[in-house]
Amino acid sequence: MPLTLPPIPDDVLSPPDLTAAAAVQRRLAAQMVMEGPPQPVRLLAGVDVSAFPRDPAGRIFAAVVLLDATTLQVRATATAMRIAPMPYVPGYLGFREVPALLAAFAELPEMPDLILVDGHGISHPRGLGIATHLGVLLDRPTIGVAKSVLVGRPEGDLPPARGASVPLVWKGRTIASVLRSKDKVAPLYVSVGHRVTPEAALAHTLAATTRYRLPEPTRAAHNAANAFRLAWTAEHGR
DNA sequence: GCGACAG
DNA sequence: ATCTTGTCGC
Repeated sequence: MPLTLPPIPDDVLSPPDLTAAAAVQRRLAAQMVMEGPPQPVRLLAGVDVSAFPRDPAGRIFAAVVLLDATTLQVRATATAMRIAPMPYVPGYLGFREVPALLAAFAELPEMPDLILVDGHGISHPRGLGIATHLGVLLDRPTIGVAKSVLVGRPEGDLPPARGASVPLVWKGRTIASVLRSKDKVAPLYVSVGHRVTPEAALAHTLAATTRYRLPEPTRAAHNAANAFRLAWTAEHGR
């Protein structure tokens, strides 16, 4: 019944140190494909994780929510808990969250056509933000939807109206779009994750956004991950 | 060497 | 990331 996912090598899931982790990132980044989804997008997915602030156990509670791409209605939700293989270090977020996210994906009834991830895609020091990291391992289309900048700076002034966007530039290259997803609120940073074009990433993100700053897929996943963490804690302990 | 630094 | 009351602007 559950999905069968590609096998992932141990050193990719849990590298021994940051030097090895960076090497894994460069290798996976070389596999990123920036071409649009082959078939039409009917099923969207949003993913996110929740965790306790200074949890000594390093527990990561992940959620994947499936939504109808047209109505944005939730069709299914899957969750999973895993222990993070390393502490949070800017630039290495994927190693903390991907294992739990993959476990949650394995519980889904079907694979989505496009996945929105809470975090950056290629707008990362080594081109492997969590959205690209997850997308390459699953070899599925992903988009990075971050709430703040990791690297780069907006080019020009961003108009206050929903839908407005300017490039996020780093080292002379455009690595993401700074998108005003809602009138007069802080922008989102939308980047290519895997198997999607920059234009499609921006269009799909805006199309999936209604009355809130965050697009529905990511918003629903955030709520689901948080609810899962609280429920898990209530049933088990600590 | 110093500052920056997704979630 | 999470915690949390009040407060500000539309």
